[in-house]
Amino acid sequence: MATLAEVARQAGVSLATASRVLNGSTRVVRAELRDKVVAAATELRYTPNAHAQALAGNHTASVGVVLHDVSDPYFAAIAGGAMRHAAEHDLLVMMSCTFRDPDRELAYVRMLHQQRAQAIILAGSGYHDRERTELLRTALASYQAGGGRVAVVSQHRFDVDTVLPDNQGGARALARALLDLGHRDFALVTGPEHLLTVRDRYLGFRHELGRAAAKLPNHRVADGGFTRDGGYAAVRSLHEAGVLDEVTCVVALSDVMAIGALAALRDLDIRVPDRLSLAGFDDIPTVRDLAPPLSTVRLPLEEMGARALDLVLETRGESDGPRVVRVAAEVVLRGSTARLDEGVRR
Amino acid sequence: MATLAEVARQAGVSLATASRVLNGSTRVVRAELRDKVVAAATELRYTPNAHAQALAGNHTASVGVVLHDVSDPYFAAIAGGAMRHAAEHDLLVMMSCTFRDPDRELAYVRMLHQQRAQAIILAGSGYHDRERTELLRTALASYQAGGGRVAVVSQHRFDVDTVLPDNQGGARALARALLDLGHRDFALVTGPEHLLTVRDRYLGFRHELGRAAAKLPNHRVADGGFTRDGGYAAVRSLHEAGVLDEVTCVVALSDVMAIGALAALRDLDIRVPDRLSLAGFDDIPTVRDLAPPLSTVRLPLEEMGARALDLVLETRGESDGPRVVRVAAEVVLRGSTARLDEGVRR
DNA sequence: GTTTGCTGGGAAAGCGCTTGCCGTACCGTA
DNA sequence: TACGGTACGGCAAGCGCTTTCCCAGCAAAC
Repeated sequence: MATLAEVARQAGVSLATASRVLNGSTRVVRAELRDKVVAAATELRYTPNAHAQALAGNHTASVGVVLHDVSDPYFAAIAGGAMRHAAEHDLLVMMSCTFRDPDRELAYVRMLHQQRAQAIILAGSGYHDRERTELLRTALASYQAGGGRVAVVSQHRFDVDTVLPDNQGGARALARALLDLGHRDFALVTGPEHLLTVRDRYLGFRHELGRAAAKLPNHRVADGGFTRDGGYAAVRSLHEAGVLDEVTCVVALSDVMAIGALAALRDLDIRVPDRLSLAGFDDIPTVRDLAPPLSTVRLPLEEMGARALDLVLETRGESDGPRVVRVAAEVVLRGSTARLDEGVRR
Repeated sequence: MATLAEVARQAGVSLATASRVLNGSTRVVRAELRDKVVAAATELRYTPNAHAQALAGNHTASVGVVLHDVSDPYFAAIAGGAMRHAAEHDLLVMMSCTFRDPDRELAYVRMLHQQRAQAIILAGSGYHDRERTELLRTALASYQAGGGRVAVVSQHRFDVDTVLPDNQGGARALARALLDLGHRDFALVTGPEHLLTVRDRYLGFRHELGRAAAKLPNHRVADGGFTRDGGYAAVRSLHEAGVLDEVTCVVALSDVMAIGALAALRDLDIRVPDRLSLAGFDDIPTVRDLAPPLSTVRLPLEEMGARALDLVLETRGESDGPRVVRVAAEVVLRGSTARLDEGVRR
């Protein structure tokens, strides 16, 4: 592994000159020497040591992205947006998956701090757990104290730049749309309530139902993991409790869960939307290809990732508080929800 | 940003002692001093500088994963497998997306080299392009010369450790299974032919058809991008060319394309599998939830990612040549393919 | 001819950490 | 009492690079 010193020696110049030639400096170097250095570097297959550069120059071109799980299309889309954007800025992205383990999340944040990453983007964390949150807050604060930039996607626990989808508003709009279709009796497939996203959507949905005096008694709410299988299991349990016979519409608080829900309904021979309507949330890419295509609430996931990166890259006045980019959610009605005319019900 | 030196001073010990306390060394330090150091570190919010550590100690705990696009479920699954495995080994993963741009791929490999990443995993590259391949080969060789480890997933252009799914075998098995169902007339939805994965699958499929004297004339082969929309467009063009009326089964060379194909068929009001059977390849998680659930060839994607990491982590004798982990592909027949009985055809 | 101003090269001081080596204190043993 | 052995601190030499500062050389100005 050739070093700069070796290159300099072989080119017959000083370390300083070699450095100036090989790594964009403002200083001009005479063409003759420049060529010699380049030739030597090529011959020796010189590859700069990024660690040494970081140490000496005090800067890195890497940002960290911490998210739940790349295999989850929701996060994959966000990450994809961030990465595509990062590529344009010549940034190296370090990505880590927490698999919803707060300890791992904390560990990764510390790791990125140690790496002196330029910025950290947190997506889809948001546990509603006093103690862990506090620990993470501390870790982030000390990272920021050292000059690091932080942005979070889809949560609002921290005083940092945030990309905030309108989960409540989206859920309310979805409720309204479903009410407009004539539905009054809903079952809800929800995720772990300590996830802020779940809470917001739940609250929004319930709130709007309340305004319309539609019911959502607790026994019609089933929760499971925030996963496909969680959605599947939740629908099974709703069925076993006889709830599916009482309602005309099932709402899942994420598309991933809705996919599981749809599978369960299919296995139960319950036709969607003829017998039951079904809606999800997020509009991940695959759901438009389900049969029937899923009604859902669209979030511009890729863009959210990109915007988070923007937040973190923009230089900004120290004085300003944390900024919040609000992202609108839009109801998309597709084939999985039907208008509830007289007589159609059951 | 506190440094080790400051911690040492505050604790009243030498730099060496502080280092030994804070970063796992074999050397023992008396409990009294140890406590002082820990206290000082805590108070000063000391966070070790990973770059300095890397420089001084000559080791890093990071590996690079270079793949096409996280948003593509195929790669997301592979990446997910690798990340989950990496987490167990306390590794930091740097992930980059090439978006199928060979230049970007090359750039990332060089970047990871500069970062002195412990290992690089390349997934889903595999362009069939003489010149780019050569460039990449050179970059990888020089990385390896510096002690880096390399593994690739699903290709075989380089003399490096490889996780190799049996694309040809899988395609042959799929052909056999479809022939067994009675199909003789196929249309093929394929991807860019410079992708090795595409070629292997194509060759395997065509080979097996040939053995059974079934036809696959060129006009029944449509290609598009290796994407959902590519699959959609390909089926549209097959339809416009009247091909869909000649065949009983459409095979897409990846599930992602099959999803697009299915959508196109639905838009064309062509029932699957009643009128046409459809099969894909990969068995990405979502396809079992399509309607009808997609017949496909299963690849253990998560495991492939994990195995690649294993390859790269295992210490091995210098003498051994590159190792190849072969991964079996297994046909999974689901609802999208039907037996072709007499009379069912068209 | 002397001074001034500029260009471009080099010496060397770090950046924050690890670790080989040496030194000291203290133990047990003969 | 003397001596070898062990435990544990500290000194200092790097790791590979950037960058400040200094200096030589030369052209232009006086």
